Amino acid sequence: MSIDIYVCWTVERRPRKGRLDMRVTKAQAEQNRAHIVATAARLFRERGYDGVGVAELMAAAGFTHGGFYKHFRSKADLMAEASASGLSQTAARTEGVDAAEFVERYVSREHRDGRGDGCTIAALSGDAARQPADIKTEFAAGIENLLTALQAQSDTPGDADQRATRTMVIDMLAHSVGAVMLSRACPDGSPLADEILDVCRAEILASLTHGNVDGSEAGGPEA
Amino acid sequence: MSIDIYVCWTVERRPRKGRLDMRVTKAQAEQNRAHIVATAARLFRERGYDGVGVAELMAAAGFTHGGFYKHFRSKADLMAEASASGLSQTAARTEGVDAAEFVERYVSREHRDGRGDGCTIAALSGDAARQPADIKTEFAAGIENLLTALQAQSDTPGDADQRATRTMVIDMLAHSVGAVMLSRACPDGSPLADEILDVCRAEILASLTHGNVDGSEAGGPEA
DNA sequence: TGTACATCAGTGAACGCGCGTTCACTGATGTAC
DNA sequence: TGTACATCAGTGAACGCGCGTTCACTGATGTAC
Repeated sequence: MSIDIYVCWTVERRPRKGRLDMRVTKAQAEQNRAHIVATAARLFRERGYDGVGVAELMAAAGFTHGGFYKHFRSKADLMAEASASGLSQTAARTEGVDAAEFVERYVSREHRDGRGDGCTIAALSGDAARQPADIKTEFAAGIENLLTALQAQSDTPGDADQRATRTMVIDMLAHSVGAVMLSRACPDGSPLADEILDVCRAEILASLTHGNVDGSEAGGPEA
Repeated sequence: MSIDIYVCWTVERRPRKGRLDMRVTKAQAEQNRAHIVATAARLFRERGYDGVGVAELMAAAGFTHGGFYKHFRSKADLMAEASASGLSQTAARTEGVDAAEFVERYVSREHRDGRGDGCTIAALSGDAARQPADIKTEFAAGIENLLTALQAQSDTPGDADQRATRTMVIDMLAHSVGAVMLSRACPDGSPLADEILDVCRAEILASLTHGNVDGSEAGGPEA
């Protein structure tokens, strides 16, 4: 047993040295904020919500971590905003794209291998399932927007019953999302990963032309 | 500015008080290990790989965290083992289940709302996509086993070309996984969450009976 | 079969690290006069 | 239009906490004789 004696000068709080070029234009600040959101959307898609820290994220956007809370109340807030941003981007990109072209692009190696630049639904719906209501609400809104974009291209004008189109579009989206997610869960470059993608793409495209036009069994939800 | 003086007795290393009932039967230890793996599989499905810590996991299994490393080299090792365990459970449960019954069970509210007791693919393939090769390898093996189980029920005996069955089964699995994951990403109890599930279940079942029997467009992968 | 000793599953405190968050400070921008 | 001052985006050190992992220790089990 020994006796140690520590002597320490407690300074009130250490003085900070200054730096140049502070304060930024209001417009610039808004632009910076948008850039942080876009960077976060990409990083979250690549590594998941838990896979990216605030400091790393801010560094990737070209800032230090301290300023984060001048823009967002918390990381959770940014998660919701970045999700909304990513989801609306996917919907916007789909504007004017018909079902077949959507499937060709979505159920592809390029999409599967480019998670950061791809669809937020395929990249983060597994994570979203465990997140609080605000994020799930953003996902539901994002999915709904994407469905609307897809439906706009597939609706036969004059078709009084748009129910069938919505059914088709919902089913096609879930089918495509499942194909990409399943393929991504397999080792990179494994035969199964490619097989899933190729089989599903062909089957989804085939189902579009065959067209399950009768809505007999494809009834809506009970509600 | 003030001066603080700390005086502290540094003991070599504090003695530990003992505890009763240590050391356990070899068989008991093996059983404990299996219990930890099963507990981990469930918790990972519920909250994701990053959502469960070693200490919490061991506590849930009824142990203290220190013993963890008597069973596993690292958390990453357990992640792979728990994934394998969960995946093989799903394949085993599917033994003797035909495609229609599989879809009815899989694309259901019960499955969607019971992540911990459900399919590891639907719960963790989003996470698996970002994990190292060993976990992805387990997923590929698990998927392959599940495909085999499903194919065994759907193969027409005497059908020389089992290629079409495999195609159907791969497509059906991806379709079902996508439906559950998409539904889970929506707010709990939201109309869209239920609509996705109901629409997809009906469509998948319909596609089973309609049967895209011609394999013309549904060719295999290039390889 | 009985006895002496090594093994090792389990314990609980500790370690180092990185996380989300806070805070004092800076100084150009934005605003009030 | 010019001047004085408040605002606030951005900085970087610090905080507390929980994570994965390590370690000295325990004592019944398992084994060698």
